[in-house]
Amino acid sequence: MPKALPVLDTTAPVCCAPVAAAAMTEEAAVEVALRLKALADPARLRLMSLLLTRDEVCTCDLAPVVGLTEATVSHHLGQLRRAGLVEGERRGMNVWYRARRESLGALVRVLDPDCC
Amino acid sequence: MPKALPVLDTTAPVCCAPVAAAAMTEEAAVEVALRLKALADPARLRLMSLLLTRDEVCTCDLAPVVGLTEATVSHHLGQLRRAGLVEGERRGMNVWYRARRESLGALVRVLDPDCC
DNA sequence: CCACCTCCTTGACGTATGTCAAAGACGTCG
DNA sequence: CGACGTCTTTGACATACGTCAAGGAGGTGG
Repeated sequence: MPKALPVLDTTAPVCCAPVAAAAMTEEAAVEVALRLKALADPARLRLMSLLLTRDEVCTCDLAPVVGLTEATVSHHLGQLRRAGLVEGERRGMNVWYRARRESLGALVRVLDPDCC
Repeated sequence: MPKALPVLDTTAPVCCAPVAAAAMTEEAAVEVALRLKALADPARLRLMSLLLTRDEVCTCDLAPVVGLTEATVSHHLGQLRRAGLVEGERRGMNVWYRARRESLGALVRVLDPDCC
């Protein structure tokens, strides 16, 4: 991918015209693609799903469920956090993660071909 | 990515429980991830957007719009077609592409955190 | 049949990504 | 303070991916 994607602040919910409403600009496409990339991995999808179905989960619980090293899970959670899809907070000895439903919701609305 | 994603028939709309309804299985995650990967690229998002806003477009028209070689556009369209998000048909000297709205719609529904 | 157009496939190149082991940072509890 | 637990970072490795140039496959028109 010679055309390296720029580093953007993707922690805010994506906000632009729906993909089906009008031809996407290059900037909007990059914005959405960065967030989609964060989601386009089986491990991260499962982590996201776990976070969506439970209120708060700590890394130590997640690693065994997805069958990956804690280091790898941490890496994936970092990607999700940088994409604004997840947020984590250290409380005591554990880091507790939460899904940011509004960010995922915004992403979904942008992609929805039936919306608008 | 040592864990190579399997080659699946992804031309049918994805169909499984929404990501927020219950913890995703590994198989479901792979199904969704393969389709998301196909979409998680600025060039393919723009192509998809173009196809969604016009009924039918041929490759020769798409290449200049996204600013890529025809070979590259063809590659991207192939990815989208293998993911079932697009379909193309040769008519005369041109290949005409159409977006498969129902496939994108199904993908979006699976990801929607507010659905169900 | 031959020149030509449009599109796809192949090969090659550099970059990005997923994974883990090892080491570091941060916090807790004797 | 010091041993331990939990999480993140770093380094290394193999694989996947985006891009283009070059060549091939399919269709059209003289």
